[in-house]
This record gives sequence, C-alpha cells and structure tokens, in this order.
Amino acid sequence: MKRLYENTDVIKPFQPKVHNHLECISEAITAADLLCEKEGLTFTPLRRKVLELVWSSHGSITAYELLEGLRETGRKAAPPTVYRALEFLLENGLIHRIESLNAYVGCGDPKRRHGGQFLICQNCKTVAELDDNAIARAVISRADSMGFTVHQQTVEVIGKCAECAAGSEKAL
Amino acid sequence: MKRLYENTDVIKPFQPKVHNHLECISEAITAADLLCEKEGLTFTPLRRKVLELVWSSHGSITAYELLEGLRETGRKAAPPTVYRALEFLLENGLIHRIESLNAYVGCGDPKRRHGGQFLICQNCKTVAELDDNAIARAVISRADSMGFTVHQQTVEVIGKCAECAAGSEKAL
DNA sequence: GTTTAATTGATATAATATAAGGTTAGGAAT
DNA sequence: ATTCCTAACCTTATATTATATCAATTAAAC
Repeated sequence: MKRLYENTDVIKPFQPKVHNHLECISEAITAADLLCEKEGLTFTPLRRKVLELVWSSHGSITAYELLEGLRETGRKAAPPTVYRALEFLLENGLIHRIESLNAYVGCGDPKRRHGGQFLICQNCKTVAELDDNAIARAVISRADSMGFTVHQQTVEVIGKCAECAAGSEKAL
Repeated sequence: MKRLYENTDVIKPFQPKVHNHLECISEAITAADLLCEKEGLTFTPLRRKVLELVWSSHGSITAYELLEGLRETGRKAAPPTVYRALEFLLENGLIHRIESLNAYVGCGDPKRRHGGQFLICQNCKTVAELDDNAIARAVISRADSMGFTVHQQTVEVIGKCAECAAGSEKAL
C-alpha cells in the first residue's frame, strides 16, 4: 500500500561550485520544450530566451537583470516584455518567484506541480529547491487546527550552504 | 525536565470579526512601551504613531499606506520617515514584514524573540502569527540533512480563515 | 550649558511592477 | 488565397516600493 506523503524530495539540490553549467541550462530548456509540447503551450523564442537567462546561474535573477540580458542580445525589450514572459513561465511551473528577494529562479522539476520551498545561501546566492512533505504537513497540520484552509505556502530559508560553510568562501 | 521544542505557540490568533479593536491597539502600544523601557530604546512619538497605524487593523499595511496615515495626522512625512520608523520597529521585534505582500504587520508578542510564521486570509486580509516549532524543526531538519545552516525562515501561508470559510463572507 | 549622537526633515532617485492601447504574426474558417 | 481571429509582442506611460544623501533639529551625555 502506497503511503501518503511519501513524495518528499529535494527538487533542486545545491550544485558543486564547479560543474558543467551549460548542461544545466540545456537540460532545463529541454524539459521546458517537452512540457510545452505536452501541454500545448507556445514556447516562443522570447520565453525560451528568458528561461535561459533565468538559468544562467543557480541563483535567482531579478526582472531588470533579465531585461538587461535581453537587451544585450540585441532584442528590443521594455519591462512588460520581461514581466509577460515571467508570467508565462510562472504560470506553467517553469520558474518560481522568491518573494523575499523579488527575484526568480528556475524550477528544478517543471513536470511535477508543486509549491516549492527554497534554501537560499547568503554567501554564494545559490538557491536549492525542496518539496518536503514534512514541512508542508507541519504547516497544514497547524493551520487545520486553527480552522485555516491552506491555498499556498511560501517557505524561504536564508542561511549558508554546505560548501560555503566548509570553505568560508568569498561571495561568488 | 523541560523538553526542548515545547514552545510552539499561536502568537497572534485570528480575532473574531467583531471585537473591541481599540483594546488591541492599546495593548500593543503598552507592550511596546514596556519593551522599549526595558531595552532602553527611544520610543518616539513618530515611532509610536507608526506602530499605532500598523495596528489599525489585524491585516497588513504597506509603507505608503502608513505614509498616508501619517500625513492625515498633520505630520510632515516623506517615504524615509516611514521606512526609518519601520526599520526601528522591525529591528526591535515590534512588527514583522510580510515578504509576499511587501507589507507590515504588528507582532503579537514582542517580548519573545522569534522568526514568525504567518497565516494570511485572502478573504478578510487578516494575518495570524505563529511560532510553531514543528514547522521550524521540519525546516531545520531537512536543511541539516543537506548541510545547510539556517539563519532565518520565512513562512507565509495564504488561505482562508475559519470565520471566512464558515460564512463565505465578502471581503472585509 | 556645551558637545555629541540620534532622530527627523527634505530632496532626489533607484528598483520593482503594471496599465492601456496599438501592432504583428500565425492559425482557422471560408 | 483571403479574411478573420487570437495570442503574443511592442510602446509609452505610470504606479508602487524603497533607498541615498545631506541638512536641520532634538535629545542625551558630559
């Protein structure tokens, strides 16, 4: 018998500081292609480019940094250009918004729909993504006991990742 | 023997829709007075007024709403006026910032230092405050297992409070 | 009372986000 | 193929949230 609440997972772990990041980007784009194909979504060049830019690091990126990035590719872009692309990517689970940073981060598993919990390293700025049922359940359990119906959880944790703690490294 | 992690609590519960709110305000101000006295903090008229305005409802309030409120009292005020007062109140645990709303809410228990978890009713806008150790521990436990050191947790939960769910009430 | 530090005032501007209307491009219906 | 329709995109303007800087004032410390 399959137990409930077993799908706890680290959706996007902290990466080693040195890794082939081009692979991360291309994997993310491929996953997005597949998802859009499957769901009948139009994955336009603009949306693709914004997603690539979001994935240009494992940190989060702000809307105006994305705008900058778009302009560097020669494309004409104004704030709404970016925000519309972000809206599409958010709606379809390809990225998440980090509320405490007003910034955006690529989703580690767009196939699975989830709320998302984030560990944010204040040293290297990297964001890891969790879908931890123990956390979600603890929230729901307490809410329930107060008669509160949960629609959406925002869990954002600031701290220091293992690699930064180990090395007392300078900021990325 | 006192067990660890027993201090789970609802720091600020949802209030009945009808209650003597003036009492809530004056209790909050009294608590602030005591705290500032004890800690040797200067609780200036400006800071007091901003705190009163924050407590003018059990919902959150934005910086510019506060600015508006200050001006209505005849005081000259510009954005930095408000932000400086907010900074003081935040630093000393008298209010909390709700990241997902860019807004501020009075703290239900400024004596005790705590991170804060928030239940936000999307119908009546009321914010309840928790300090639930089961939630905090679930976060820390998962973070630990990844070698991540937690400095600060942001937990903000959107949903519907009991009273609003019961009545399918219109927005406050 | 004078000095010093903290607080507030004033002005300017940065950073984040949305509104509204027009234009274009690609697919569906004829 | 032409027309129509819709989604996507562009453009301009503006709203919202927040900070930098320096001057003036007030309160605290001596």
